[in-house]
Amino acid sequence: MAISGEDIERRMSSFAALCRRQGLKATHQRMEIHRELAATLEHPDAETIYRRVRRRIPAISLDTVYRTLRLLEEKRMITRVGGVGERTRFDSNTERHPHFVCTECGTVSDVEGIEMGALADFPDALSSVGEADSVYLEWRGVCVRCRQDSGVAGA
Amino acid sequence: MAISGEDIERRMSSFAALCRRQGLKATHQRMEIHRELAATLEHPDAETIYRRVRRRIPAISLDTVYRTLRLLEEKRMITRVGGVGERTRFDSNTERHPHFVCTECGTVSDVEGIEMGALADFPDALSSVGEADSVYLEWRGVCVRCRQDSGVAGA
DNA sequence: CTAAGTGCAAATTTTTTGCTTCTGC
DNA sequence: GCAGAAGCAAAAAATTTGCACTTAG
Repeated sequence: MAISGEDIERRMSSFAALCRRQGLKATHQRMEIHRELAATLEHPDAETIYRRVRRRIPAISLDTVYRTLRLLEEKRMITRVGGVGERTRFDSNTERHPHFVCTECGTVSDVEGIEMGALADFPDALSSVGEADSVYLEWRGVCVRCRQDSGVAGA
Repeated sequence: MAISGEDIERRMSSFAALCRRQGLKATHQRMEIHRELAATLEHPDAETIYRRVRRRIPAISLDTVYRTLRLLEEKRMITRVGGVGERTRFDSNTERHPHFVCTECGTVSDVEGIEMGALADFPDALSSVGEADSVYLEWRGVCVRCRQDSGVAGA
């Protein structure tokens, strides 16, 4: 479940390379913001990333975090996830995969083992509406942890 | 494509009935807010609904629109749609159906002819994550209108 | 009549921007 | 060295809330 340190380092260097290829400077701040995303499966929001990066770069500002996340999303190096109208969360895994959003605690989890091939091939039904370039699939409900907290204890 | 007046009236009376059943007062404001949603396929946001309803109820306030939309969503009489991090739009069609979000103009359109049965039956893959009660499927890309505007004209 | 709902104004929350200073390449 | 990036502070956008008055049932 957890991500190995080795794995993170691999992702970090491919991130640096990708920055160079995209003409982006690989600044200390960007590297650390990206590290937070690469190191977790939690899909944190901007505020959370800010709090965590600040432990290593105390002088970083929240707007740099926002600017960086937006930039990386534009460059398609990360994606936005989360429910409609809720605060935005980010995912460094850009391979398409569905999510589960908990309506109690807001947590976003990856859902493994669902084949999105047919949906990602952009079915004919779309042709009259527009030209798709991505697909997003998400379930909403109560996550196992929240269900346990409210259900088992019995008030 | 458009919605007939007859159709709207039918939806309005079933809305009134549903309010009663839910213990909600069928106020003038609520009826008109709901009418805006029932009368369009456009999935308007709160601000747009406010502007339109104000033509008929000039004294209505924006916060009443927000409060009402939130209430109706909690009671599952409408749903939220739109891309992550974008302003929330609403849909009075609560039958599950996928959407197409234009990344140029923000428009949200219904996608017809896609069977969501298998996804809505909440596949086994979900059981370890949580208990789902709804599913969202959305494509993102450039809608036919925006593509025409930017493509055909040729700058 | 009375609990629920509305309007108003002000507050909160989330995200963006202008400008000056700094730094990776 | 210089274009791009960061920091700061302030603004903007979206949404929510407290309270006194109004209204549907």
